[in-house]
Amino acid sequence: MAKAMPARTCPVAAFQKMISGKYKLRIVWDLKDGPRRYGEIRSGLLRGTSGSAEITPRVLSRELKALTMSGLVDRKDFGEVPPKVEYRLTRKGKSFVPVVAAIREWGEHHLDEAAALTEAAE
Amino acid sequence: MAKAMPARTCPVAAFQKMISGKYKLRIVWDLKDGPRRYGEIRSGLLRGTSGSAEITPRVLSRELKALTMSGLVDRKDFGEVPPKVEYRLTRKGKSFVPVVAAIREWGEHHLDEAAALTEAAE
DNA sequence: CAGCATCCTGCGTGATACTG
DNA sequence: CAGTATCACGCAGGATGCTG
Repeated sequence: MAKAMPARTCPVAAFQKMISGKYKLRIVWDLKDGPRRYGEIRSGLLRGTSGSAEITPRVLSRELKALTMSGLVDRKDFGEVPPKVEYRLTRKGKSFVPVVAAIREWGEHHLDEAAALTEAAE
Repeated sequence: MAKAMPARTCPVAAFQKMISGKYKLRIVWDLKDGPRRYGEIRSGLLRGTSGSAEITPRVLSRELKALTMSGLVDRKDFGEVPPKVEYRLTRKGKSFVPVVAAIREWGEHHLDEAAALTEAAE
């Protein structure tokens, strides 16, 4: 029996915390197709961006670590030199993919920034 | 110059931008049940929080304004004194509710204890 | 009641340089 | 290749006080 109401942190807040960061969602999305190496993730992220900002290793590293600690992705370090590290979605991470898919789908339909404003006049 | 827009900011990025802020998602969620007044939203938000932090009007006001500009909510100002303002979801906002629902559902299944871990991992 | 104006702070994020 | 270390900055967001 729960305490009437788990007023702690609504799932939404927890979700926001978990995906806080500019790249986390996109990393998860990239990883849905299979394991990827550090550099591949980085390149993939760059491709999607408006071309301006380079993703600094510090940031990417951080996001990856956070995702790992959240239990969404798993880090697999292949022994030694030259360094090779793969990141892949855990079960939890995979279960999260549909949610991201929903977000993406909604975004593609209602969220074109410019087109969005048009419909905003509703 | 039409650049073919290769990736017009991934929907995910746009989504993140749109719901950036601690309360936006929860506001949308609250509003799903119908129009609400400023104070009601505020109270509702307080109930869900860990009890400590009061939501400052500055912040709430800002989130509301942002949501309005995003076209998710509509602001209805009833004439004069005493001030009465209602916020309600637009069509776009309503179409967004299922996404939030998906987030919540996923969160309730995979994220409740994870939230604790996130805190603990600190 | 529903805000706005001002000040202040922590943190997320970018830039740059270095290492195993 | 896959990171870590250091510096710096903008901005979300809390505290307080005031207004129409």
